[in-house]
This record gives sequence, structure tokens and C-alpha cells, in this order.
Amino acid sequence: MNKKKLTEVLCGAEQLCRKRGVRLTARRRTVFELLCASDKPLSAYKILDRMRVAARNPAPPTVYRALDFLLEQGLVHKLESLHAFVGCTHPEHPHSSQFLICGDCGEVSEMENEAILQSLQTAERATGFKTRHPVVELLGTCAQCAEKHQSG
Amino acid sequence: MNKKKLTEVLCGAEQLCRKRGVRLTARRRTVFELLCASDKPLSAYKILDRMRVAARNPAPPTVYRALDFLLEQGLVHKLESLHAFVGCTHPEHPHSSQFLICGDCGEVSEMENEAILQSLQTAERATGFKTRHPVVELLGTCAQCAEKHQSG
DNA sequence: GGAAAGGATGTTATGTTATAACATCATCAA
DNA sequence: TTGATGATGTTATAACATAACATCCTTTCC
Ligand SMILES: [Zn+2]
Ligand SMILES: [Zn+2]
Ligand SMILES: [Zn+2]
Ligand SMILES: [Zn+2]
Repeated sequence: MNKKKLTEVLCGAEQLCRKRGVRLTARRRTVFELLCASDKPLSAYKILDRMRVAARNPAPPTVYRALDFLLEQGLVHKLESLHAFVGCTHPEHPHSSQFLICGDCGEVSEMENEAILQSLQTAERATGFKTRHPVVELLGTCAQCAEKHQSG
Repeated sequence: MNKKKLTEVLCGAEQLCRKRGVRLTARRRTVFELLCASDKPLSAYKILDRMRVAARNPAPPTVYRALDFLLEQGLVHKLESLHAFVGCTHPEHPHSSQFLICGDCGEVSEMENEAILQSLQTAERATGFKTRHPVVELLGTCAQCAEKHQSG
């Protein structure tokens, strides 16, 4: 994400939190910014390392608390299969998304595919299950990396 | 799973491994049996505890190696969102399944829903992504628990 | 301003999940 | 029997996550 876009996203997060009456404190903002600035998902401990550069010796709970807040507000998502976190690309409204995770280059793209959500809902109705949080993560190879393999 | 069914499943796993020319050793068989006998998913360390009862002091790698083998053979599945494992209900053919995970009673049901797989494949084709392993886990409340809440 | 309340953060310790690295043992084929 | 391969044992440590309690900061109300 480039600097301009990053500023926009941060600004949007500020507004969103103000509107909701919750506090995007300095710590929380830092964690969010680090996640958005990274082109790859970051584990809690990676975030911790990057915070050490600026702040003085933060401990794991600092990061996990910030992440809890950001997850609640929908500003970040957790990738269960990677034990890592990514900034959300469109936090304005609550949503369920799906993730394409490339095992080669490590890039992750978030998508919000209606057909997938529909098929999940159909399955739920058939079984009487009430989903609170769907986890959909596709582990594989992205288009760019697949092409490299073919040519390489 | 009742005793008769368990015997069948174990027997089936034996046959499957023989057919594939891989070895379902005592350790691996024990881990598989513990998972199948449990009505809930088990973490690697829960499995370890239950093994301690019989064998003498196994260490984590013992369990993780057995799990790796069983995962490769499709005899068990990993639930990423729970850091836990379940025995597969139909390991005869390779498959991608989805899991309904009840946060109330802890029960997990495995399903193989064609419509969901189709929708995932459609999304892949649209993006050029090649999925090696889809993770679909729905976290929520099962029908029985939902009913209890309503009446309770 | 000062006191009280609630939320956020700091700090220490520990729990939980997973793997690295190397030694030993079992099995099988030549 | 000997060498190759795969499986297991063993020790140590890495990586991920939370409990518990102290302190501080902000807001509100007087
Ligand atoms: Zn999102
Ligand atoms: Zn890639
Ligand atoms: Zn299965
Ligand atoms: Zn339930």
C-alpha cells in the first residue's frame, strides 16, 4: 500500500471509531498502521518486533489487546491457517470475507464473494446451524506465481 | 462412535494403508484410534495426555509425526480455528470438506457440500488462483444448542 | 480543581501449540 | 550381513497466546 492510500485508510479508521464512540488510541493505531503498511500478513510477534523499533519494549499483551480491539471493530482480520493478521481493505461495513493465500510469495488477497456466502448459507439452512463467524481460507498458488512456475 | 463402528473404521484404515503401500504403525494407529473414539476434536497435547495412559512418556514429536502421516493419508483433518484434529468419517477417497463447529457443545460435523466447492472453484477461476487446500470452518451454534437456547 | 469510575496500558509470569536437531531402532532388500 | 530407508526416541527450543495484577490516563460529575 502506498503512502497516500495508507493515510486515507488511517483517516477512515479514525472517523469510523469516532462515529462508533470507541477509541483508536496510539497503540491501536500503530498496530493497525503496521498491518496496513505491510504487503504480507504479520504475526502478533512480528508486529511486536516492529513496535520495538519505535516504542520501548512492549510485551505480547500490548499487541494482542490492540489486535482484539481491531478485530472487534472489523479493521483487521485473522488468518487462522497462518496465525497471522491482515488489515482490512474495506472496514466501513461489517462483512464476511474469504482469503486467497499464496504459499509461494506469501501474498494474501481478501475477497467478498456473494456466491460463496450464498452457498454457505444454503448449507446452514439445510443443517440448522447458525454461523457466527465463517472461516474461508484457500491455500495455494496465486496467478503470478503459477505463471512463473510454468515459464520457469 | 460406538465400538463396532470404531473397529470397522480402524479396519478400513488398515486396508487403505496396505493398499497404498504405507505403514499404519502402532503409534499412528493409536493416534487415529484416539481421534476416532473421541466425540470432540482433540489437540495434539490432549492426544499426548491420553497416550501417556498406555505408553510410557511420549514426547510432542511422536504425536505430531503421527498426525502428519494421518493428515497426508487423509485419515484425519486439522481444524485450523481450534488447533485441533478430528478423525475423518470417509477417508476412502481424497476430498475437501467443510466443518460446522459448535461453540456451545464443542461438537464438529464434517460435510462435503458440492455447491460450496463449486462456488469456491468459480472464484478461483475468476482470479487465476490454484487452491491446494481449502479451509472452510463455520464457527457458530449447532441446531440442538440453538434450540436449547430458545426453550431455555 | 478534585474525586471517583471506567477504560487502557504496563509488567511479570505462565500456558499452549509446534518444530529443530540429532540419536537410535526397526524393516526390508540385495 | 550389510546398507538403505523409514520410523521413533529424546532433548531442547521456537512460536503463539493469555492470566493476573499494578498503574496510569481520561472522562464525568461535583
Ligand atoms: Zn475485510
Ligand atoms: Zn504468489
Ligand atoms: Zn474427511
Ligand atoms: Zn452445539
